[in-house]
This record gives sequence, structure tokens and C-alpha cells, in this order.
Amino acid sequence: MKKTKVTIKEMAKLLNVSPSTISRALQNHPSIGKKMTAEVHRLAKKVGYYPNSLASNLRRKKTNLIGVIIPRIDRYFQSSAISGIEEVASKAGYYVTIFQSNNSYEREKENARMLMASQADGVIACLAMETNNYDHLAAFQENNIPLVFFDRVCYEIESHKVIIDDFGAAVKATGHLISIGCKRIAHIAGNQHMAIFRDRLRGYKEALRKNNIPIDDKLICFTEDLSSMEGSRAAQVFLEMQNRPDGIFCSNDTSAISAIQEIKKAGLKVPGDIAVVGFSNTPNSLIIEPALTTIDDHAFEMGQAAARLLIRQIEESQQNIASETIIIRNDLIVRGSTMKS
Amino acid sequence: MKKTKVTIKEMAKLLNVSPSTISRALQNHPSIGKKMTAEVHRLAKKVGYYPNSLASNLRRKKTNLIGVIIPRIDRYFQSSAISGIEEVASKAGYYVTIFQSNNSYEREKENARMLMASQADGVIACLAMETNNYDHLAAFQENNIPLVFFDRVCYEIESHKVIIDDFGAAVKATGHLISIGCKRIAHIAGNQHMAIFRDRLRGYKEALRKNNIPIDDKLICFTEDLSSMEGSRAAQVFLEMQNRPDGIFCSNDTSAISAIQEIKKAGLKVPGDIAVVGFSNTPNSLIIEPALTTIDDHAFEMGQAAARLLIRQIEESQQNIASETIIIRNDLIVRGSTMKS
DNA sequence: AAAAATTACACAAACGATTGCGTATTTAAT
DNA sequence: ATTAAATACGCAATCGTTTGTGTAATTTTT
Repeated sequence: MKKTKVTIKEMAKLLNVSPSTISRALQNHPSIGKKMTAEVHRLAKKVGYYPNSLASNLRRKKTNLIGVIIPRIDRYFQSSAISGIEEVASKAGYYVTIFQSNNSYEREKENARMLMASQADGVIACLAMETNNYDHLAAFQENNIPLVFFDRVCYEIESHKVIIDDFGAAVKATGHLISIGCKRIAHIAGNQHMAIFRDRLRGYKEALRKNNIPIDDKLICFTEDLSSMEGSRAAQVFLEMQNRPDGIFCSNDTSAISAIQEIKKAGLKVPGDIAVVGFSNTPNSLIIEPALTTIDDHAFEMGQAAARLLIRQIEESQQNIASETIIIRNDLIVRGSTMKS
Repeated sequence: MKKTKVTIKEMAKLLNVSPSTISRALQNHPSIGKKMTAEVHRLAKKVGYYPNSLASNLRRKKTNLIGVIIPRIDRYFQSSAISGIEEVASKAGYYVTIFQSNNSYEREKENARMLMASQADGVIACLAMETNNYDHLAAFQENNIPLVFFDRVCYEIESHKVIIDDFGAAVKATGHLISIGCKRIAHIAGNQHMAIFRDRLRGYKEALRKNNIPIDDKLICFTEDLSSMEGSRAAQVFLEMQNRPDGIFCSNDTSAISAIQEIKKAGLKVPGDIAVVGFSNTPNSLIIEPALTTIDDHAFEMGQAAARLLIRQIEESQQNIASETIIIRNDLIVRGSTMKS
């Protein structure tokens, strides 16, 4: 049954009309008669015609393609965001193509190059950990390709952003620990290379300051990537202190969960001895015991917002807004890890 | 600095040569002189030339695009598989565009239609739960577009497949429960609409049969989608039985974890009273207490294998192999949920 | 019924890159 | 010094759609 792809020209020949008539009939152009239009559609169905978007795109200079550059798709936060992007995009008739940087600057550059060649209509990016030069992304703007960052954004180049209020969320999370009576609150901090983790650290400090709690640098543990291993290590350090903390605010759920496991392993109680707060509300936070109090950052909604913002930029390119920042709500979800009964 | 896209023609004009020379120089064609080639590359860099793959693809009739149709990207198994696909694809110079079916047949059909129009070189699909008509996928084959299924494959149309030995894995998992002394083993079964879940049920039964354990239909709980809620419900049913099971083999980790939570809530011990085995080795299985014994199905490798198989089909189209099935290894990971000390 | 307006379609030039073939120039062979 | 063989590049068609403009045929207007 292997058919060969049927084109507009061939259909034109079959109906003894010109290709332009077929093309217009297919898009129900008013200048084509009713019966002709109907006949073309009928034939198209019969021969199994699929438009060749390559040709169409080339002619119209529009690909309906959105490129997404992201560190790792198998992280819940990111796959949720992509899910949101895909949902909005496909409803609007856009394709989504995905590139993983694996947090490598070199790969991110290569991704950008491929994307550039693909003539994508727009780009959504979440920066790799390593990235601190942004020329490969600025290139999109220089070529008039709309660019939207989300979560791990970059303040060095003017662009659209979708973020949450990391600072405020951290204040809220740390404040919550204070409100349940914690006096010595530690923080597992993410890579300070990235603004989101700097902001969370700032928020942590701000909450302490507001409540007249001295900031103790020894209670701040800096990590490379907030991995499970680093979370355990951080917890161990805290546990070995002569004057150990009674609360920990962690910059992600992974490190928070490892910390809880470590605390339990040491024979201490969560939250009785040490209360713990995470960040992102991943599914894992409901499985650990006690369930983890965390910040819901609504990754799916961030993805949706990013896609909507991008599509708006693509379709209203005449406006050419320099930059717009959308801040997505965040919620503190209080669970067992901070519920001292 | 908004530049307008520079084309081969423009570069040709700048160098006073023909476009074909530029094109050939860019791909280092031997028929172009050394210095000319070098000069073209220099100019290309200077003016920031990016090839327009639309035009190139149209001419070459190749898009280097792989379409992936998948139920939901925010499930760990699937995002891992996509990660594997993306890794292999991008190394081979292919783009990956993603479509979520959300387990809806209608959306899957729509996805296939979009993919068809995008002129993708090949398609990788993991079927939606609802799907039981495969015409939209057979259409790819009819148009000579290679198609590879993975995990949730379809035996109704001849095609390439990447799967694991679900039957064997289930035998292994159930056998493991038997080997640690379980006498009454229950099974939380997935939607029997899909082969993988039928196979896991078959494997469960086979293990019992081999060990001369009678099959008790009341110990088999059928679910719609193996969700957390269904896992809890199934566990509740088992727990209320006068003669409750002492082991449960679950068709995925999610339901297994809910089951463990339910068992613990009822005041019983895992594995002391009831041992539990899951399926897929998601990260969650390491967080639940006790850690979950499960089958590692190597989703990432499945994705890699699917991509490699697909690319091979694309690039050796002359061969036109009708179908090839790759079976990925699977491993039983024994953890606390079945370790009766 | 003649003029004007509308309808329904055809022509042909794009979009940007690729490639088979042809040709002028240079290098090598006899 | 001739002829043969490389070398280095230009010409022009092509991929499949889209779209501005042109033009018959039909309908409407007065």
C-alpha cells in the first residue's frame, strides 16, 4: 500500500485546474467557488493528501515551531513545565521541539545553533547551570526571534521572563519555620550562580532579619546542584554541630527529602527535633514521611504562561515589546514535616 | 542591532560568486577551491549566516525531525524515555518534537495529523490508553515514514518495537515474593486494554502456577490507570479480606507505594505482614519506607534504543525491514519492601 | 441591452537551498 | 607544444506552496 506523497500539483492535474486553485480551495479562500472547493476537499481526502509544511513554511516564512531549551527533561519540575508549554502550544497550532542542555554550556550553545537553523518562530529557555555567557541566546533576539526565559532566567540580556517570586517564597517558607517556633534555622542553598537560588538565600536571610534572628553563616550550606547526595551531606554537617538547628529550609525538595532521611537515620524526629521545608512540591514530597512542607511553584502554569507569552510575541510582532515579566503565584503547602502537633 | 536574516544569495553577491558556490563551499564540497571555501566560511561567520533548514529540507526531502507521540511527558517513565530519545537523536543531528496524547485517542489522532504535515522523517510512539484503532499510525507506514513503538506497543499493525519482557519480569517479581515465603499473593493489575499489563498479569499467574499456588481471582484487582487512588482502594479491598494476602505484586510503582501507605495506615507491617513489589523503578520507590522492591525497566535505554532503531530505518530506507523488535533488559531491584530480616 | 461589477479561476514569480550538468581555466601527460 | 585530464566555478531547474495580478465568464445595474 506504500503510496507516494501526493502534492497539490498532482491534484491539480487530476481536476484539470491550476495548483493555485487547489491551494486556495484547501484553505477555503472565498475567491474559489463552492463546488470547486468541495470537490477539492473530497479529492484531498480520497488520495490522502497531507500538506507539506516545509514548502508552506518556506513560502510563508513561518514554521509554527517553538523551540524549548531545558536542562533535563526527566526532572519533574521541567517535564511539568514542558507539559504546560506543549498544551498551550498545540492548541494554538504550534509544534514544540525539545533540546536538553544537560546543564552544559556547550550543549546549550549547540542546541541554540540547531534551533537557529530550524527557523523556529520562537524560543523558550531555562538556563543550564553552567551558563554565564548569553551570546548564543542573544542571537535569537538579534534575528528577531522572540525569546522567553522561565525559572532559570537571565538578567544580563533584556528579554521576556516567567518566574515566581523566589525571594518572597523563601521569606514565606522561612517565616513559617519561625512561626512554628524554630529558633535556629539552617538553609541548604543552591548554586549561587543562578538567580533563583540567590533569591531564595536572600529571602531566607530577610525572614531571619525581620524576626530578629541572627544570621549564622555556619547554618548555610552551599551546594553544587542540590542533589540527593548533597542534601544528605548538608544534613550530616548540621547534625554534627554542637548547637544543631531545629529547622531547615531547603532550596529544593530533593535535598529536603534526603535531609529528612538523614535526620531520621540519626534517630531524631521530624518535625519534633528538626522541621524541614522544601521547594517545588514534587510528587516525592507526598511520599516521604512525614510529608514535606514545601513551596508549590506551579511548574505547569509557568510553562503555560511562557508559551502564551511567547505566542503573543510571535503573533503580534509589530508591537515588539522589549520585555515583559510574568510572575506566577506560589503557595506554601504545609504538611507533616513542619506540623508539631 | 536587529539584523535581517542573511541568505546564500546575499553572500554570493558579496563575494561575486554564484549561490551554488556558496552552498558547496559551506558543505566543504571538494569541487570548490580551498581559499574560496575558507573565504565563504569566514564571511558566513562574519555576517552571522544560519542555514535555512526549511529550504534545505524541502530540496533534500529530509527534515531530520523525529516526532514523538506519548501519553504524558510529566511521568517519570516517559520523560526518561524521551530523554534517551533526545540524547541519541540530537547526537545524530535530529530534532525531536513532542506531542502529548494525554491518553486520549482523539488527541493522538490529531497529533498524528500534525506530525504527518510536519514531514517528520520518522515517528516514535507510545500508545494512549484509549487507543484501539491504529489507522492514524498505519498512515505513517503507508507513506513510508518509519514508525517505532515503545513500551505501549500495538500488535495489530506490523511495525518496529522496543519493549521489555513484561511477562518474564512479572514472573520474576512474583517469583521473588514466593521465594521469600509469601503464600497468598495479590496483584494490582493495569488496564487490560494494553498488552504490557496483560503480560504482567499473565506473568503473575504463570509464577503462581509454576509454584503450585492456586490462582484466586479475588486476589486480582483490576484498575483503570494504576493511579495512586486506585492503588489505595485496591489495598483497602485486600486488607478487608478475611484471608488477606501476604504479598502484592503491583503493575507500577505508584499503586505499589499507595498500597504500602495504606497497609501502614492499617497498622500492619511491610514486609512483615505484607510484602510489596512495584514496577518501573521510579525515584519514588527509594523514598517510600520501606524502600520499594521493583522492576527496573530502563526507560532511558528504551528511549535510546527506539531512537537508534528509528534512525537506522530512516537512513537505510533501501532495506525497508518490515519489523524488528528490540527487547530491553529488566532487573529486579530488591529493597526493603520484600526484605524480611 | 450596454456598461459595470462581480465571480472564479489561471499564470507565474517567489521562498532559500541543492545539485546535475556544462564550461572555462589550469595542470599534467605524452 | 598538443592533447588529455583535473580543477573550480556558473547556470538553471527543482522541492511544494503561496499569493499578487491578470482575465475570461457570469451576473448585476441602469
